[in-house]
Amino acid sequence: MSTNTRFAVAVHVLTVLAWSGDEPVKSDGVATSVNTNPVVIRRTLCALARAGLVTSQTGAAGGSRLARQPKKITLLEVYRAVEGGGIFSLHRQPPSMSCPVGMHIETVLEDVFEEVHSSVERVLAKITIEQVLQKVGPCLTSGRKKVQSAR
Amino acid sequence: MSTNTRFAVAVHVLTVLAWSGDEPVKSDGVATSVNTNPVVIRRTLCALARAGLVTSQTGAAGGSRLARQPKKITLLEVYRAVEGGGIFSLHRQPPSMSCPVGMHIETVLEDVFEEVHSSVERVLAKITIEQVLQKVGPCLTSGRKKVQSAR
DNA sequence: CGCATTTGTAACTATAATAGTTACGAATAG
DNA sequence: CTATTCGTAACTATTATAGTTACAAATGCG
Repeated sequence: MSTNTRFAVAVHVLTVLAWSGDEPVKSDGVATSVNTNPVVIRRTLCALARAGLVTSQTGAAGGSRLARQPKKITLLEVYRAVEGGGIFSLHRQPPSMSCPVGMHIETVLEDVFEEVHSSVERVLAKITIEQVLQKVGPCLTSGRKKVQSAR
Repeated sequence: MSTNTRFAVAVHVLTVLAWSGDEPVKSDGVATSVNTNPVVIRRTLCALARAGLVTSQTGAAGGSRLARQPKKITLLEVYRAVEGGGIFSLHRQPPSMSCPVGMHIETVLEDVFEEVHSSVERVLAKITIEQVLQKVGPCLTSGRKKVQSAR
């Protein structure tokens, strides 16, 4: 089991931004919704900005907003923006090269991991932030209100 | 990225047992191939035994062997035997329930995670230990030798 | 029977990944 | 010029995982 909540947090962040539309949202406001520290949110936003999914601005009227329409952002892009390596890990210590199994198992496992990984990517590529937004608030996606009021 | 090597180790262990055929292999022999501590291997073997994939015996002539033919063991069974929760994790702290996004995001994410998970399972269900064994030693799967000699 | 051997498991330590926190310079709007 | 906010570094805390030591219980063999 992954012990890493970055993907969940990133989707949450983007959904909040999508919710807020053109209105920039401060890291502090997002942090309140996610129930964590604003710096954690800023780190996530930073990764998302590097991937071209959000833009941010410093200053009093600053904050972050989506760089594109929610329907143009897939969860695959989010996943790639915030998640490092693959889903499974190989041995911590390389296996014995004197054993015929140990010698080859890592290559074989890498093939398997690759198959799994691309299957995951295909699923994530089909889901957009817009879809998430709609599921989050089916009856609310028109007539949004400011996220700041969530405090 | 998962920081958990249990699946890789479990597949390795089963491949060693498959390699050895009917000859029981001691945890120490497997540990040498995997390049780790015998207790780590025994823990994995324990989980695999609970799932009905291997059998073990104490005593001088003891050790472990597959409970079934390699072609009857899929990586999905291995995965389920050794891997706890899913691939992604939700928030460490539950999100704010005063925010419309926070209120619903976990449910939506769970749906997404479920889709991803079943896609992974479909991939793993198609791969057997026999296939792994063949890839590990294409020209060696007949005429095996004892794993103990790998030391 | 008694002995050597091996598993199963508990209890502990070590390592590494992740999240949370504090602090502060740089950018920006008013 | 000032208040505000982001970006980021540096540190701490928490948790998961792997590794280690130790030992009782099971087993086969002389």
